[in-house]
Amino acid sequence: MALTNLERFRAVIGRVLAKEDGRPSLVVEIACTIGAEILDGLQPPGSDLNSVELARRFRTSRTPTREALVILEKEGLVEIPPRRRPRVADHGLKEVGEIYRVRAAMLGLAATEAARHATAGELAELRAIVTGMQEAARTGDSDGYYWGNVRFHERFAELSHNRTLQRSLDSLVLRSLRFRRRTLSNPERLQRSIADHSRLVSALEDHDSELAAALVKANVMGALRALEVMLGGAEAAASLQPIEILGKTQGGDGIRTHGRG
Amino acid sequence: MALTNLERFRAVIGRVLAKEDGRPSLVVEIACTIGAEILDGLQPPGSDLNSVELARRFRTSRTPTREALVILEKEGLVEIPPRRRPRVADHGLKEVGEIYRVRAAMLGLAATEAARHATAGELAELRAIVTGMQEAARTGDSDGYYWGNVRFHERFAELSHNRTLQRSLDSLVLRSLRFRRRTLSNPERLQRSIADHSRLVSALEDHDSELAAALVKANVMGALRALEVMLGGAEAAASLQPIEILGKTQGGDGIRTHGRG
DNA sequence: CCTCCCGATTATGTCGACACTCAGAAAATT
DNA sequence: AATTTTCTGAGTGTCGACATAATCGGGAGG
Repeated sequence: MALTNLERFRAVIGRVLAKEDGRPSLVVEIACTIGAEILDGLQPPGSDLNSVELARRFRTSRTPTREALVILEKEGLVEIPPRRRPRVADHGLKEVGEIYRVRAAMLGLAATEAARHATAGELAELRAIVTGMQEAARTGDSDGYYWGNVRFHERFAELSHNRTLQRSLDSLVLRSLRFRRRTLSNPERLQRSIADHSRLVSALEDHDSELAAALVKANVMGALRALEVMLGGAEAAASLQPIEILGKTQGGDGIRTHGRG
Repeated sequence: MALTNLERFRAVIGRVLAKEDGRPSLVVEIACTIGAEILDGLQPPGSDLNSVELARRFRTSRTPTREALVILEKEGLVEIPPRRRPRVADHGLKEVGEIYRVRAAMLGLAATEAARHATAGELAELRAIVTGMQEAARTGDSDGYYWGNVRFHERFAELSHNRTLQRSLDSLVLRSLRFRRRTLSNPERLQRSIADHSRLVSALEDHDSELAAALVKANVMGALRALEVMLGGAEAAASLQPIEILGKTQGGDGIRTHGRG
């Protein structure tokens, strides 16, 4: 695994943005870099993304930087209040639930369409990914499992052969990617997740669209429940509340350290 | 009805864009105007949207114009090939089907959540809209029915109390708004659509989430079938196929006529 | 007569600059 | 000293300008 997590996030965002449009590479480049840092946690929620500093960093004018931020805002990773500095979006606990529920519904549709249209070759590839995920889980390779999961969902969405659905799903994936890593920490849930994935491929092979849809929905909703337990317990007390309560205390020093002296 | 269709489209787009972010008014202003013209058919699919002409027209620099086009591209109304002029997006028959299927799935989720969370007051408002739609249909007020339908779906999405779902739905609505008007031309389908809407409100009042979801899905898929018949018959022979078959032949003259001598 | 190539024209992507606005520090008042 | 007011620095939104790339039209060649 020569690739760092940041580079992998970067690749994922690149695929999402490139799928939509072959926009000039500079803007996409900037958007990918910033987006990857957000997903990787290098830019924590709420941190400033003022365009002049970013422009200095990327050695460009502010125009492409602004456009990149606008794109990332449409993807839900950045907030741009009018006449105020852009900042990393901070999805509250409620919004996380919304994202997962919508994602469950769309993955259900994807499963239905995949069960109809998927070819044998595509399914074999999916099966291979699941095998890799099992292997990673067995050896305790948490990152390996995580990225296998990401890749599985990427390929799975493609199986629907529905570009519109893929785009909508991609947008939600980017929003949820920040949280998904935490849902793996529970080993019991991880085992069930693997079983779900394996059975999902089987269901697709049998063209059983209802079972496939039910499985993906169950998997996503299970992840959401796990997340709610973690966030409800940990973040509501440790991370979300302090931002609200202490206010400026954390805005000053704690965050601005994203490493370019 | 003092409002023209263009103004109504403009208002719809304005609500969609303003919901996402309170972006500077100038960009949103331009995006609303161009978007409304696209939805209204004043800018036919494929017509040029070069930023210099638009900038002249709105008496601004090209910067806000470009940003507006980027936003409209994210909403699926505009295509911006790299280094090439932006143009009005042209959804083929296949993509229309995709949009409607995704929309059906998401409206299903919206119905499920609305059946749980909707208040009596909200449902009364929905009922009133349906009554207005019935009235419009009875008097043959095609436009009145169309805008009642739009408003119904706007309010209905809000009933889910799920902002993420609303945003995803909004994006799909903008894409489908161009076609929906055509699905009304069939009077038989119109009657069934009204019945579906009425029963949907009843189902929501009974908190019957399954029936509500089934009804909205049936309604959307019915609209899709009607569209496919129309487009499959008319457009596949007259408009879509020539683009594929003749190639560059139509790129020169046939489309470029969007009226500014 | 049609096709291909080449120059003039136009549009794009990017840049640096400007007025206006916002946030925080300094100063003045109670 | 605490609170309000002023003031200064920095950032945003917008503009006009430039280099580069794409498009349109005419001329050479088949």
